[in-house]
Amino acid sequence: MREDYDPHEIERQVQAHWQETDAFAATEDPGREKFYCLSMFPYPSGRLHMGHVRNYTIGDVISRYQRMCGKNVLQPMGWDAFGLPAENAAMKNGVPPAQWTRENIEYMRGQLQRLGFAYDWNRELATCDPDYYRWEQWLFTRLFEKGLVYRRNAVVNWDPVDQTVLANEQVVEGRGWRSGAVVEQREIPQWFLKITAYADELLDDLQRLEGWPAAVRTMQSNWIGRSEGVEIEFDVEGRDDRLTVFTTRPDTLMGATYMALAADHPLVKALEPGDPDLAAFCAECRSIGTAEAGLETRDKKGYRLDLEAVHPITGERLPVWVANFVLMGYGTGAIMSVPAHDARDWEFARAYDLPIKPVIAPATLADDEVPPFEKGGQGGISPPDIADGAFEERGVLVDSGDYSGLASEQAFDAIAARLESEGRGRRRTQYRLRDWGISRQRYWGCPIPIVHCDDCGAVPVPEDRLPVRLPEDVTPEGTGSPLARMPEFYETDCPACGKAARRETDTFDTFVESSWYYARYACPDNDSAMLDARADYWLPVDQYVGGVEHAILHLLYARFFQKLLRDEGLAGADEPFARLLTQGMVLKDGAKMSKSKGNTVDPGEMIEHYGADTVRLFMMFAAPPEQSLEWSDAGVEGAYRFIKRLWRLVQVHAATGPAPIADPEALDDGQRELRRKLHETVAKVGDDIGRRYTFNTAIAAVMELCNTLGRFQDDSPGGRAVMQEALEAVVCMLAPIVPHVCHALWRALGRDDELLDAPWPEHDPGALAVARAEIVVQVNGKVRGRIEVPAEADEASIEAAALAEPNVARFVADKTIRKRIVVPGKLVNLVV
RNA sequence: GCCCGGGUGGCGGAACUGGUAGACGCGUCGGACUCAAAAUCCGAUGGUAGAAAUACCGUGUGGGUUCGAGUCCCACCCCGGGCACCA
Repeated sequence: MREDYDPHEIERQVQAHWQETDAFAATEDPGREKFYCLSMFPYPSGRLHMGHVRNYTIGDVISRYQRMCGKNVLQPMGWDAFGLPAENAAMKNGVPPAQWTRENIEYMRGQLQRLGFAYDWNRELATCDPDYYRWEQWLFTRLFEKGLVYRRNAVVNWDPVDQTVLANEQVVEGRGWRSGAVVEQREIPQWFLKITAYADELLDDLQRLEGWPAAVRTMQSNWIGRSEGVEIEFDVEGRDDRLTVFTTRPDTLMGATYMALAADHPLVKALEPGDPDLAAFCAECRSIGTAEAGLETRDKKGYRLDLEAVHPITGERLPVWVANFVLMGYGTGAIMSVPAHDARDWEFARAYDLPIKPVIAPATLADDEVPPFEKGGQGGISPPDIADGAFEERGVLVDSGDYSGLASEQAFDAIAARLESEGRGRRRTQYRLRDWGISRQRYWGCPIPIVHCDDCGAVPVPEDRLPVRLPEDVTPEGTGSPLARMPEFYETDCPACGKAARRETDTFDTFVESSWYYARYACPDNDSAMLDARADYWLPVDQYVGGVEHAILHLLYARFFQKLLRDEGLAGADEPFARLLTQGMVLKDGAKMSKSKGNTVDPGEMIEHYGADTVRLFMMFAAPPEQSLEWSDAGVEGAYRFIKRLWRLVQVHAATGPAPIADPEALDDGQRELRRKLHETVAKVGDDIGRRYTFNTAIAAVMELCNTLGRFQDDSPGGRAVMQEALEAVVCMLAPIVPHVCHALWRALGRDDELLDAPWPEHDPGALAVARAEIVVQVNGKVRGRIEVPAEADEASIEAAALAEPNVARFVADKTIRKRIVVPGKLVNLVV
């Protein structure tokens, strides 16, 4: 009668049952409330790692829980199949990326299935399939017609030895990872999407994303970085061209003591040929690659130009420098430096012994407050201390001519107005966000559907000639793009005039594929349209789950694409993901699991040993989903033990035969107490899983309940009825987390209905009533005793009982009670 | 450098709205069962002092607010994520 827990046999049988019944196929049904749960699809790198297992277990628990709550659930899975690792593997093993990728997909699909995730595999997609990427190409041509696509020069990391463009990741300490050559910045023409056209909407809509973590919303908001400022034009002594700068602090204009230009500023480039030292300095500036972190952390260096700018208000002559921390990609590639009030300018000024002139004093004025001194006077306010660093806050202007005495905000307006009236400046809103460069000089990606014609220019490939297929029997060798060496690929004719023309050989950034896949799951089989009415049923995604490392780029690009799809009339929603869960990393020995550190644990081996349920349980129990999770072999062992205990608990109970239905009115005290514990647990677990997403505390609560159930010895009909009620609830509550063993236990409890669709347990408020409550008694904020009082006791009787407690009485003694704080049902604090 | 997180027993973590710090699990120690071991079950387990009752200390560091702070405020230290061509 009593079998031992055999996870492999159970999981095999239950998965076969799900497969036979096509249990996770999702069908559009306007009559039912839908729930679209999506986990970030994996890059098919070879095998699943623990980060995947964690991500997908979280998504699966949420999906299964929502299904038990009665929702029509869609949970799809697919493959982010284009990318650099396939090319690296190709170089290493001599296997074409397409083959390597598809073999990995086969293997990893098997691993996902072995974990029992409730995916609708009918909707599986891979971004490297032409059926998928043709719609991406199609959308691109639409955006091209709309003017949301443009081409311009932009810098890339150039490896002069391998003669190839490197990703930032492939630049190690300024050198190419394979060749070791010093990397150069090189300008090449590239395609851009005008994400800045949507900057305001992307920023403003963040406020409506209440289901997103505040940290992610803040990061995106800072990334977009909208700032109000003034564009100021400085004349250059002896030249016709003006220097244009953007500043958010025009109130500090009177403190500007020098100008700083990027090495790639047009003015610098114009001077370079005539100045070998300058050319050398600029070359050094360019020999660091394009990653911002590298640019921002290197030592601040400058080169003094033989130029002077004219201060637009004082007419003062300001020296002009080239500085390696000024970047052409931001703003205008030129800044006015105010070392007294900007940390970087301060540092630079110190290094090169440039004057520092404080013009803002630390003082606060309310908007409607009149400055406490005459306009133009100093009012006795002393300048800020800038001996150890810049004073970057707003304040009151000093030493600023006509503007002295004004608050920063007033000075902003006054100076902006003056510059505007003189034609030397204008107010402007600026964004930190830059347009999205989507060109990659790589083979394993989606071809950009453009043909370059000598006569017609860049011509998008017409719809009836899409997709532009990527040739798949290619093995890259690490120098340049293979497509650029394949005449059979790039030789074509112009779609506009029919003359011989050259096909674009760059491919899309792989972020493009992952920016709209969530929508395509609604209709992956549609071969006549990108999206159809099914997308309107399923979108937006109700719950998106994935790593924090995607908090900015992927999520911002996907939000941008949703707005593009909407404006193209393809989807209705403004935002793609209503709710977002950013899961933490899986660590071992305090470090992220990675091959290079040699601290990986293979999910396959773990499943082999313990079964999928144990791995899933450990993953969900070891930490709350948003925090990093420390892998522990002993912890997995503990999860396995718990399942075995649960198995035995149910088997022992079931062996006594069918139990009667519980009658809450006819229970004795012990049965009532157990039932109270049960319903407290049901209430907590429902809240933890449904609202808080703290699966670890939900599991802890069920464990606690099981400990209580294990101690409960009552073979009477009432006792067995309550036990049956409790065990059914336990199996339901654990079903989303350990679905296989729960399916088997559901049967063992005599249930022949489908556990997947069993209603999520609801607590009976009547079962929660308690007669007595324990109250903590503090004296001067320190716990000195505990008392038990009737649940409905009033404050006076609680206080009397508190004073009667011996230890409390000892601490109160003959002192006077100055104050008493009573927190109903919890605590009394006596201040003596 | 800039933006965003995090820091609690021997370990993973709990404490949700300012109200009992350490739930639950792991580990360790003790016991039961066993010829023995494994498995399983029972008990103890923040530190110091104490036979105990209990007291004092204790949530990265230093200050502050409060009857009361892991939780709020200020300053700092350390660790992690992102920084636009890794995904």
